[in-house]
Amino acid sequence: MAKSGYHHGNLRPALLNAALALIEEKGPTGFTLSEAARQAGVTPAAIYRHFAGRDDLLIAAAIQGHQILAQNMAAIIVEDAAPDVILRAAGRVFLDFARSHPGHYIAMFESGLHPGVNADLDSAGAGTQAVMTRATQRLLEGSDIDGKMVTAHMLALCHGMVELFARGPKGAANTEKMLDSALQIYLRGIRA
Amino acid sequence: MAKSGYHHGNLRPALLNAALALIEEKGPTGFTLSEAARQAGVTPAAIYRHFAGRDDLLIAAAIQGHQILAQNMAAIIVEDAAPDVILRAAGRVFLDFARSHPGHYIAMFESGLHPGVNADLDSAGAGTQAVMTRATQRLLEGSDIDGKMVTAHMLALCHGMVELFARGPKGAANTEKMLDSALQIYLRGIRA
DNA sequence: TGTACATCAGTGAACGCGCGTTCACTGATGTAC
DNA sequence: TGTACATCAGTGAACGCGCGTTCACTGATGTAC
Repeated sequence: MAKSGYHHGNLRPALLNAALALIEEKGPTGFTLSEAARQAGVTPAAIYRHFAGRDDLLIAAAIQGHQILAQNMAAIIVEDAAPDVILRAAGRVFLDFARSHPGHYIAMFESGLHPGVNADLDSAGAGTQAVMTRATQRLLEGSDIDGKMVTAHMLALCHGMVELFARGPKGAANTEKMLDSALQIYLRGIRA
Repeated sequence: MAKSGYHHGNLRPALLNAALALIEEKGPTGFTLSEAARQAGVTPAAIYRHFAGRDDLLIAAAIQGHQILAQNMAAIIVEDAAPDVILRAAGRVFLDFARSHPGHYIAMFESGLHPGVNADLDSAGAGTQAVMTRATQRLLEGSDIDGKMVTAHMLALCHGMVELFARGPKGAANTEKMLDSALQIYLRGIRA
């Protein structure tokens, strides 16, 4: 590890963190390799020892984000609660993630990284959805509604809330209530 | 208007259209004043006769988009149909707008133009919501659910659908079905 | 334990690029008389 | 109808900037003997 001054020793994660902070601060547009390097105390050229280029760093950030989100989701679903309680909790987890990992969130959903660009990213993204779909299965037992579709509905609703309302100082609390009420209505509609 | 060759005669709208096409093609990041000017057959400096700068052009595009969307929404609501039919139609209108005016849509929702940046933009955005809220009022007569909240739910759902699923070649048709089924479930939940 | 050496992870200078914006300017338009 | 002139809407050159990426390089690390 040995921070010799020449060898950084931990550059890859340091660059990722710098990138995440920059993305959070300046948006996906504002993030630049040069500035990430500067923040990590390193020459821009050093980046190329760890990432293939700008996009590669962004993709790495997005993948890490998907992993964190999937893990947080999974933690909830283990609980032995009623399915609609779980789904409402899933909404909260999603919102919390967007709030506590804004850099990751932006990299994942607002960086123009369309599916198909990178296989690892695609499968990381599919992971989260798989976890959520697992939760919806129980809710839908005996129903003819498709579990994947419900997952898609939920993701769209959550993402829309984050994009439209969650930003800004007081957006957080309001958005949580708003999302929860939407989910309550939606889940009532499913049971009906 | 006399396209003299020197005076363009119609530059402002021409620049707006060029910007919209570029935004659609290359994302909010990829759009540059220089290229918009080039496409309009004009020097970059000429832009400053009509817009204060890059952001001003973007804002103008977003405002125009809000106006179009609000108008399309209003057209539906005039109909004398059942309120939940109207709301499902509103979802379709939103999706159609996103599909048929991608440049506008991106300028409106994906350009990092947070509320508060520009007063005209804010009021243009509020317009669409007002139109939708008018539609929800009738749905909620005798209910204690807040109309503005339902509008927010709908907008979040629609926007999330567009962002996550509507892009790409075959996303369009599927997304329309997906959004409609989500709205049906949601509206069932409201009536319950 | 000591030494030779391959490998690794950085440096720093340089490149070409296109950007947004400014400036003094000039050609075209349209209005007053 | 003709002319003088103010106003308008462009030009084109220039600016400074920071970017991503490349290159040959060098200092540090760690391994084989």
